Amino acid sequence: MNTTTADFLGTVPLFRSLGRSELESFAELTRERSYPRGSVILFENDPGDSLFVVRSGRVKVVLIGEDGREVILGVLGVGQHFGELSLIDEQPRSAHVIAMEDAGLIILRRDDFRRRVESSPTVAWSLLTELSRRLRRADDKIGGLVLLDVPGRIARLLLDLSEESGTDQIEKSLTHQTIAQMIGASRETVSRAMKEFQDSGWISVERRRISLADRPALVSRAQVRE
Amino acid sequence: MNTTTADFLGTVPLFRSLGRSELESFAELTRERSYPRGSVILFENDPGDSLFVVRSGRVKVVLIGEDGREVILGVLGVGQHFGELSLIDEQPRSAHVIAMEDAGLIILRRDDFRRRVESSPTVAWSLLTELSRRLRRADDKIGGLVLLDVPGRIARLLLDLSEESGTDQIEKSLTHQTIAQMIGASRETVSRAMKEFQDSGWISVERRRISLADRPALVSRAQVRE
DNA sequence: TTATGAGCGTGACCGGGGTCACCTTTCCGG
DNA sequence: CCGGAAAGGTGACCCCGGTCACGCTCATAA
Repeated sequence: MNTTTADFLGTVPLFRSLGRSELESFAELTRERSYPRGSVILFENDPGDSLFVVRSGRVKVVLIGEDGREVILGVLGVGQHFGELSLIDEQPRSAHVIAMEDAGLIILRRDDFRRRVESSPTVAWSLLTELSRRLRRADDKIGGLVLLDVPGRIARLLLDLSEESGTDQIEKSLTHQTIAQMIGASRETVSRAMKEFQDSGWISVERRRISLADRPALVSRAQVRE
Repeated sequence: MNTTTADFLGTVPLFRSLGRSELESFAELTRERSYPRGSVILFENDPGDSLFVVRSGRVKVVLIGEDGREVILGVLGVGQHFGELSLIDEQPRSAHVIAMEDAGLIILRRDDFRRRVESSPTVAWSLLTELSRRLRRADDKIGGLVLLDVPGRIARLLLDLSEESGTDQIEKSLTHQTIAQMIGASRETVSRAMKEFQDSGWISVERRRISLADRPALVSRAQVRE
């Protein structure tokens, strides 16, 4: 049981540098919980003192306005982690995290994690790398929100997703609603833009999968132009 | 000369944990350059292998669209640093940095900085803390862009700025143009909104200084409501 | 099978805010 | 102290995209 947890942790980029025995002793310090689809794993403004690693399922990181509108800051899949910010700077959690599907999470308490980071420079460095990546993405997103119109933002999102999947197929358990919340737009506008893209032959959509048929077109659409 | 550099570095949060002698030997590895107002310190997509610390003046971190529109991701003053992302993840620079006024910068080369980080856990931790802070801000900004209208975003910006200055005065070498680029709006709209705020008695503006007269009103304006 | 609810497609409407055009005021360098 | 540039104010216009209101299409459960 715990040995498989250790195995799993070894596949997580953050801990990839750790050796077998380190992983095993580290896995000992771990709790594991599962959350049904839709449940809130973590509330904005909670004090927050643990790090979560997604072992199965997917979760979304969201901001929620008083009026109920949701902004999706990110979607995390297996092997990705969240909750490190509060753990690093001891500030309250900055967003909600909600299970998009039934999800299994590995939970590490602050002190254990902190010790791990402080004692292994390579783990610290991986963490720095990960935060850098996120910061770049966030800045990109800000740029996109200001400089691009809705179709442009969608194009950029699709390119991003296909990049992280490696192919130009996107496994779409992505509803238009979800896309809309990821790029700051309304569901209706996303619908219309996606139809545009299909009609132009830039993408094709078969049940649960989006294929990028004309990458260059999308790339250029994702560009700011006058 | 270099001793004052060492002194200065000691006041920078990132290096605050270093001792006197460490600072001095560290300062040896440093170059120093000054940039006239308006000059580009660093281009997006440059390979980038140095860290910069602002010793005097102010710089802005900006994205620039093909059409020339600028988005200001941040304004950095004395004691703040930039360029660490490329150092950490070896990716190209993600934005331009431009001197808003004549500025003096201390420059550290990658290897020296990296060694410093790897050899002092406290420096690594400060860096993590700083990146966390920025990530939170970036996420906040994304939320604001999606959920708030222009006056709301301005209110939030003003509150932010006053917070980091400690008082409810903001030394404004901030033009409306600059504000506009920080919140993703046009100069004209900012003008109108600022006038609104003054007419409502929420802020008052005397030559180069903005005072927040009615904090609560601004706070509520900076809130998403239905 | 049918019911039921989530997801999608589309038209009508309209408002926030961008753009353009111009004017006035403030700021500085010489 | 003056002349030009930068900053700020304001009106007119109009378009992107949000909102509302339906209708349609699938999935899954009973």
